[in-house]
Amino acid sequence: MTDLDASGATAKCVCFTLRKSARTAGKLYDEALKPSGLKNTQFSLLGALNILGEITVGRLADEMAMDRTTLTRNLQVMVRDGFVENVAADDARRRVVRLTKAGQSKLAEALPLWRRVQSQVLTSLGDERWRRLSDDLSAVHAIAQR
Amino acid sequence: MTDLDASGATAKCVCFTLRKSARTAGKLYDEALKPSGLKNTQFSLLGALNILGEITVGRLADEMAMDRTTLTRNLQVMVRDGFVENVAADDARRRVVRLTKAGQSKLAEALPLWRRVQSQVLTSLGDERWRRLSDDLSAVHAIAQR
DNA sequence: TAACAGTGTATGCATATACACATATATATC
DNA sequence: GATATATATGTGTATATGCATACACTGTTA
Repeated sequence: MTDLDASGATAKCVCFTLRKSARTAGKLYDEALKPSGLKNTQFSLLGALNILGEITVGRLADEMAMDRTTLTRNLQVMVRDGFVENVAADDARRRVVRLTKAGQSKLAEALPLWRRVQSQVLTSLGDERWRRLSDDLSAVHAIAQR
Repeated sequence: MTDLDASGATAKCVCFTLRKSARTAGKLYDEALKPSGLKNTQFSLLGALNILGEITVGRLADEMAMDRTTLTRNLQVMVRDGFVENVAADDARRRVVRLTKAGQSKLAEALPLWRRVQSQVLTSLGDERWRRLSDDLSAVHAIAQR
């Protein structure tokens, strides 16, 4: 990475900078999670379901700040692999998703791997700096969603 | 977004937080760039080529911190649309990519749109805070790439 | 010069992402 | 009760992303 990158619109672009960080972080977490067979996105999805329990797709999309249709596709992969089940709800318009036993096991298997890489990053970054970064990212998120 | 999201591993995950911000920022910039027909990723790509000039795919991938093969696919779209040309270099192993006239025009057309949304974000966020955020993201990037 | 190691790029496959649109159901209004 | 409207979800299509691998060419070495 030369300093050519530091000049011009591209490097100063908030969006590009965020995507770049997301790419590199994603690669790091994917590598760490590899023994579990989960990707970082899938781990996050199972983790969210573990916390939220039975939930509709739309509400889960809101919680995770994801596009509803993206979530549908991502869930399809997890359903196919037996980690999530997608069942009808009272209101026949809605469907609720939830972790299966296999999904809970897989999450439990992946959790130590996640903890390790997360701890590595936080140690390198410093808890204080992560709090600050997290706050600033929330601000960006709030601005972008407005 | 309720505060359920604030509990548990998912919300605290550095990777998930970064991806979330990247998603929302991407949507915002995509919307702003829509009149030009470019997506934020394509705008960044053309912008980088405008700064860097003729360059090999591998080197461009390094500059943009992207996977080589991802860049190949993204470039194919831009070549198809006539904004980039991919030509043979001296060394027959290598190929160099560069903006076409149409690519320069398209970039010039998109630039004001980008400036507007970028300026909106920076105004809301504050220049100071963006500098800090940018620094922190660089730190994450450096940690993840190590 | 034939074999081989190195370099640069592209392709096969799979997942992630989101817009436009279609489908299905529930609720409100007349 | 029929029709319009609102709500919830899924599909078609397209781009973005990256690992594993194959291909193409260069340069070296036996």
